[in-house]
Amino acid sequence: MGRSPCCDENGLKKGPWTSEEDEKLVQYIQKHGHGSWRALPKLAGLNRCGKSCRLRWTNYLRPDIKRGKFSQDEEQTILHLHSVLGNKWSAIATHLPGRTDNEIKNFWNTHLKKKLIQMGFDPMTHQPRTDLFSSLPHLLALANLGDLMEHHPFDENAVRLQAEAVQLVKLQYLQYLLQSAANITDRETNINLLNSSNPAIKQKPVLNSLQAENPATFSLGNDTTQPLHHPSLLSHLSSDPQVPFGFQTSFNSQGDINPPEDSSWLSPFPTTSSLLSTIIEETSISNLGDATSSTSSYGGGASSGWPELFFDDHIMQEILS
DNA sequence: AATATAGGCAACCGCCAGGGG
DNA sequence: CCCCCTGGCGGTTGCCTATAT
Repeated sequence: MGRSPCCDENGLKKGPWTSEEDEKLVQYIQKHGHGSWRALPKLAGLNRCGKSCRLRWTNYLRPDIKRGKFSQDEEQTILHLHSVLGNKWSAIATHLPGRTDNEIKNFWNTHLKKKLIQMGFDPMTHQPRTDLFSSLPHLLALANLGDLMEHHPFDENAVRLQAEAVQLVKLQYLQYLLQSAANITDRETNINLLNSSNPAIKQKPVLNSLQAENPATFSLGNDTTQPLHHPSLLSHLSSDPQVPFGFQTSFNSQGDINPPEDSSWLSPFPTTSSLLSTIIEETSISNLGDATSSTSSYGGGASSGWPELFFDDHIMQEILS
């Protein structure tokens, strides 16, 4: 654009802030407010450009900034919002009090994105990746586990991990097949979901508010990027080959038929956020290290929301045949 | 103990949009 | 309507620390 960077001006300091500079900036803003950022450095006695001051204040010195690790709730919120808004960090930050867009962006890039990739999800679309290479890490891990088995045939962990890796590969393949089918009706489903006036068709509160705030975001021109939301997807998957995908009859303890708890979620896919929360939950219990902790969470433990039946071989065969 | 590598995060850069003259 | 200024945003860089070799 031709406009020179503001900090190029003669001898303005760049790089990390010292505590003295921080103190000057904080004291000035507390007394006078920031006013014009361009004028502030001179008035505050700082050898910085205004932009640098603004960034330092908004990202670090502001008194209402929350520090420390992101909570599970915050992670969930970020995932939900990112699946809807994409890389609109400032918009996402408005829903996370005390968190800055920079902090959220960094957290996404260093943690959440990697987790999604590791799980075989495309971090931009939040949908399962369909390219062959995305499964390679898992297949390699599987091969390594097989190797491990040979050398430690009685190692229970190895046996369990290998079994879980197998489940993961199955799961990814199934997701691929499901997605292929669902893509066909995805646009229609989204239209129905968003336009429905039926009170039985509910949306998550955060999505409701987002839709109200950003109607354009919910326009249906970009349906291929719509995330696949369902809080406990696979509980709706049928083990009965007569029952089509996406509709599951469950039974209560008396053996009576239960309707699905929440019939509004039409997509047969898991949400990345629900999966991740499961992983967060379970890795906090059994820390098996990065790669294995993620795969282990797919195994469908009691709290995971991934029914054991999903991983039954005969079911896979029914589905795939 | 020394070095290499990876991860995390603060800060910078370039671009864009909105407002005022 | 145009131009300039300012604030804000998202992408990227580079430093620091932790971990592995």
